[in-house]
Amino acid sequence: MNSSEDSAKDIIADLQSRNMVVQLSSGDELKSHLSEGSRAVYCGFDPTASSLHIGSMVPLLALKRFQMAGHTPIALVGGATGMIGDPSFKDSERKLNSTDIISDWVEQLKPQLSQFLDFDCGENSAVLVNNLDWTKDYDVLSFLRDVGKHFSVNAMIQKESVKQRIEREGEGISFTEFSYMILQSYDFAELNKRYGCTVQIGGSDQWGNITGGIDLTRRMNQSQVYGATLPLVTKSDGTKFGKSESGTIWLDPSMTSPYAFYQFWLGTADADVYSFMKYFTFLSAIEIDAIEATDKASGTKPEAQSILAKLVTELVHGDEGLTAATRISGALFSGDIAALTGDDLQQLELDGLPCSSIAANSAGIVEVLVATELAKSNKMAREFIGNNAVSVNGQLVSEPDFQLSAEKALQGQYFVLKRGKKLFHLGKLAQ
RNA sequence: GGAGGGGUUCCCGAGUGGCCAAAGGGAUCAGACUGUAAAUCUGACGCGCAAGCUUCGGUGGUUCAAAUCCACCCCCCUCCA
Repeated sequence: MNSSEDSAKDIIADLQSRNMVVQLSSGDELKSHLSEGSRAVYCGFDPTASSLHIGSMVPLLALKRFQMAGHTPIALVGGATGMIGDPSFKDSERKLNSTDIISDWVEQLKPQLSQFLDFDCGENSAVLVNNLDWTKDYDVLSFLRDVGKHFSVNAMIQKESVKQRIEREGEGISFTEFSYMILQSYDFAELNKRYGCTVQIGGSDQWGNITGGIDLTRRMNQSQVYGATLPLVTKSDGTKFGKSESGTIWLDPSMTSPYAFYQFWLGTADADVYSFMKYFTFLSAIEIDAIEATDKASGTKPEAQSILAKLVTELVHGDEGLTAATRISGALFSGDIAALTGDDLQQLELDGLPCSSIAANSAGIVEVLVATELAKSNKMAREFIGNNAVSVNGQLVSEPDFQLSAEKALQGQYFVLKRGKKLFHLGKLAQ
């Protein structure tokens, strides 16, 4: 993590060179505000699951970029706002999670938020806060009088982020979700008071909430603060970013293995890979442009995907995670599966290739595919076999009554099951 | 509380008594082509080898036959109070 040190002085220019700035409040003023001293910059993350997913990495890494530029990052975990639910650009009301679950998620998110920031670097060490701390004992009447009075409903319903919800036929918005903006605005004012925080960043869907906070801070604290929004990651083909065949790509290695994580980035479309490098790595825009130029000139398969996969996996899962991921990938995609040694196979298991044991007596391929979740029903399993989509230890399986017997196993007990081009599972014969 | 409009298979959305496991689109999956891309084409997409079975907010009912009709209930939306 080095290359952006040069551009550290002008963090906004650095972000702009990465196409990572969508909106800026009073742009020039914000730039000079940031260049004149070390500032406290905040970004909030609501507990909507037990782990962050890769979408949250853009703002989180942006906080890191601010820290590298000499500012103090404040990572806020939304113990309070997570109980309400942000309606911004959501087309329907969401169901509330129980408070127990939310506080559990808050605890799980804290180490993930911390992992990317430096909490021990003197002046601009990172700060981790929970907005529940300043809301849980705030009584309703005081809140409505002190905070609510500063908001005009007329202005609130004009915000683009909720407008469609209010106008959309067949949908509505509860007062609970409608109030979300007030809570987040209050967070900004509170952080301004507590930590002298003057900048909030977030995804571009947060613009309404951020400007709400700017206005509130001016009114409550008589202090000028600023906001900037980052792009929401989209894919060139219009499908949702951050999902793969097996679901959301989480940062928690027990939810998305480093191998699956690595594979996800490796599969990035050419049309997206260079902008993703700008969002998700610390390579400078210049370096990334150079990679793009080289790839274009080479006329063969681009290098960018493997660079991206390597850097992001390393960033999130460390050296060990990256090594495991590349080891599995190498064995499965470029090696001869039948030639794997017992040690290799054991290593695959340790590295986190999905693995399950197979009962020796009932090891018909159809049942095994279902048991390993490579197929979700017998019917699908048969269809996959009929489509030549299934192989065992590198051998195509074309008969639905194929049996996984000990004599066909590698090293007497392993089966590398493959469905489709990319989905693998290690089956281990129960002894 | 009153009036009206809705709840269909992952999502959107057609379907108003049999021809409906339910149009169409999207998403997803597989195959071909490739670079573990993209685009394109082909196929699949409730469960079951099959006969057949289980679905259309819930519960009961009418009928030879219901996603479609009736009753009650639950939930959502709009307007009025």
